[in-house]
Amino acid sequence: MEPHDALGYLVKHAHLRLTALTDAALAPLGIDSKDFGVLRVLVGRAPMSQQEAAAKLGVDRTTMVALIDAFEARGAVTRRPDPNDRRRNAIELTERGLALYRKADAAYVAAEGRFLAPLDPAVATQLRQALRTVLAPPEGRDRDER
Amino acid sequence: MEPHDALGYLVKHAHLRLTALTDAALAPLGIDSKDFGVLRVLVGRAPMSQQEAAAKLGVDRTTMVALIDAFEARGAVTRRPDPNDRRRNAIELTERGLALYRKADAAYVAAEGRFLAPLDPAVATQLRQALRTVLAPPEGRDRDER
DNA sequence: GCTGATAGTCAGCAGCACTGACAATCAGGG
DNA sequence: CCCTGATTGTCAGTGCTGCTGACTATCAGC
Repeated sequence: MEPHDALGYLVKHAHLRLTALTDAALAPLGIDSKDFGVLRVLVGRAPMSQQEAAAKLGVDRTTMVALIDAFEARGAVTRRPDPNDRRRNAIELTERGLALYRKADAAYVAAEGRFLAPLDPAVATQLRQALRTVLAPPEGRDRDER
Repeated sequence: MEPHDALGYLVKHAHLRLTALTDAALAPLGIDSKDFGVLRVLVGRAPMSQQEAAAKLGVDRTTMVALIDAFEARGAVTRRPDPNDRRRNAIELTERGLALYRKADAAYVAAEGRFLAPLDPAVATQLRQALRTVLAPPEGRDRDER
C-alpha cells in the first residue's frame, strides 16, 4: 500500500463511493445513476436509436431495453419506429423527461460536489481531465460518424 | 462531451478499463485483480485474521473465504488457528506466496503503466493523489458532516 | 457455568449485464 | 421480384458477484 498504492483499489473504491452518493441523491426522483446516464445521452440531441444510445453509454443493446422500458412507462421518453428505418426505434426525450433530467442533473451535480469536496477545485478539474485523457484513445471514435 | 461530462461515467469506465488491463496482465499467473488485492494486504505484514484482511480490502468477510481457499490450495498462504483467539484464522503469506506477489506486482505495475500511458507522469501522480484524498475521509474521520 | 457477541463457513438468493435465439426489417445481387 | 445476409429490438436463459441468514466453534463477562 505504501510504495505505489494500487490504482486499481483507488479507482474501484472511488467508483463505489461515487455511485453510492449519486444513487442516494437520485433515489428521490425514482432513478439511479445508470438511468441518469441514459437521460444525459438523450438530452439536447436529435432522436436516436436504442443502439446508438447504448453505444454512447458503453452498455449492451439488450441492457438498454429495460432502461428505455422504465422511462417510457413513466412518460419520460417516447419510442417510435424510425420512419427511415423501421428496424429502429427513434428514442426521444419528452417534456416530462426533460424536466426530470433538470432535477436529476441538479441532484447529480450536488452529489458529485460532495464526492469532490476534499479536493481543491483546480485539482478536481485536473482529475476530471486526467480521466478523460486516459479514456480518450481506446474509444476515440465514439463521436457520431454514422 | 456535454455540459459537465459526468464524473460517474469517467470513473466507471476508468475502472472497467483498468480492471480489464490488470486482469489480462495477471491471468498468466493464475490470479485476477481481486486476488492481487489480497496479496497486497498480506505482504510484509504480520499474520492477520480473515476479517481484518476483508476490512482492508473493503469486501465482505464471506467473500474472503473463497479467496483464501484458492490461495491456500496453491500454497501461497497459510491458514492457522490464531493461538490467542482460536475463533480466528491467522492468515500469512508463504515463501511461495511472496514469490507470486513479486511476479504479480511486476505485471500489475506494467498494466497500470499502460493505463496511465496517455498521461504526463506528473499528471498521473496527481491523479493518484487526488483519488487518495477523495477516499481519505471515510477511513480517517467519523461521518458527522450532515 | 450461563449468556451474549464474534470469526469462519456454507447454502441460497438477488442483481447485473451478457449470450443466444428469434422476428422484423433493410440492402444488394442475381 | 426473390434470396441472401446483415442489423435492430426483444426476451428467456446463463454466468458471475457479492450479499443475507443460519450454523458451529470460540471468546469474554458476569
